[in-house]
Amino acid sequence: MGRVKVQKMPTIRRLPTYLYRLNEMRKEGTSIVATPELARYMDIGEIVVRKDLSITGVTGQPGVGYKIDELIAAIREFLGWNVETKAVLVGAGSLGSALIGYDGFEEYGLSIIAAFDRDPAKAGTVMRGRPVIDMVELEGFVRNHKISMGILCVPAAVAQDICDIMVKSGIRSIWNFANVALKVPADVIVQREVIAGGLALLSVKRLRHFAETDDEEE
Amino acid sequence: MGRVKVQKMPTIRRLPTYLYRLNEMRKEGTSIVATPELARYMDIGEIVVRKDLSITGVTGQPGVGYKIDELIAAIREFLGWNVETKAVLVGAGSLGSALIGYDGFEEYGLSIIAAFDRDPAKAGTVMRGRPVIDMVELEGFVRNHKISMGILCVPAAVAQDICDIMVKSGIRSIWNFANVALKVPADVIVQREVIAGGLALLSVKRLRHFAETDDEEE
DNA sequence: TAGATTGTTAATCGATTAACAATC
DNA sequence: TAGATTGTTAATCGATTAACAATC
Repeated sequence: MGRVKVQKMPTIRRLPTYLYRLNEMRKEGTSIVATPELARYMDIGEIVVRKDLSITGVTGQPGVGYKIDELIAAIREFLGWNVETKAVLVGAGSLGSALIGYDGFEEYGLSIIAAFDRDPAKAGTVMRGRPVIDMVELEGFVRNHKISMGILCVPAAVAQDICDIMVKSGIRSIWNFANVALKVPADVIVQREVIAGGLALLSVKRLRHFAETDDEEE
Repeated sequence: MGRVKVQKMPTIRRLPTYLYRLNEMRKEGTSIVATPELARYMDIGEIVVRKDLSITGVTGQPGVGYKIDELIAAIREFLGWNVETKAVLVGAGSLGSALIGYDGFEEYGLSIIAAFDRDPAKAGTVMRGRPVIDMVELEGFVRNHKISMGILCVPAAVAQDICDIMVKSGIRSIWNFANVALKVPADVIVQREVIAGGLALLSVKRLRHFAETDDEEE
């Protein structure tokens, strides 16, 4: 099922946030950054930041910090974001629209070149600068443009069908925002996003927090 | 900064997915489920599933499985989702629209009762059945309706300002989809969603996977 | 009774944190 | 030289996995 074990998941998840902040700082004209500053920004410990950054192989200057340019380049290379990845997005609803309009992706080496939708009324339109194409064209388009990544934003009920078409067309990694566990061959990688997971975390934090507050009041 | 340490994060993140699947099964008329089936669905090990479920306190029947009704009730209670939480959403763009339209939230005890936007043209309209209100009304609305949760879907540049208004109005937990680290008082909890984190994970999996495939070809 | 599954206890593994020498 | 920060090594902690007795 394309299950690839990845270590240091928490670190990898944080890398885009470092990258985002480092890009901001570069725009502001800063060229050096030290861990205490990043730690404050990320709201995590300094040691965590240093361990995180060490995964990229960059070395900083003791007493000074890290070169921002080096860090940016190293993070992008570590994630493979220095090479452009072409992707198609399927499901031109509001979530699809939000994703296609997120311009940070360009910075992350992700280029969403077209959106697909089942609705004939949407086909032929332009969404945030990208063409919306009828679903029947998906397979041919992916083959012709040698697309390797698919972003799935369709309702759960049709997700597996669309997934099958993607796989058949040659797509090898799928970013899945539909609420289903997709079945794919072993050489296809799926990353499933479950936004409710974040809500669950927030809910538990609230409960713990209220419990603590109650304790203090006793 | 409202940092609450939460253990068993991976388990908590998975709970909504169990809940979703269990609800599906209940609708299909099933009343008992065993770990092997859930493990296949989640694409994780059986032992993981059992450990995950044990956090809720439910006990299954050896040789048989768990009662689906019991599991659903226990997960909802563990997450505090058996009690309705009223929330407002700020930023009626495409992401906001996607979130407000997600009907799964009702099942999760989350009731988004209104959306707010700076754009006067949007104020007075209805989005997916919820009123869109001008931002200036936010503080009064939150106070009047005793809203405790805010969902932040505004551009990064204005996120801190909106966050400040939320906090001032009495909101105590914020689900933050803006790409910034919010500064909040100690008694306010923030859950930040970084979708690019998932993309980073997918990217690394791809790199590892390709590396493995190359090895095999040698 | 046989087969299946639960749930506990122990063992392994990895991630986080602490301490500190090395460096600018 | 003094102050600050890096990066390594060791210690702690928690999560994952394995083994297996208990139960239906």
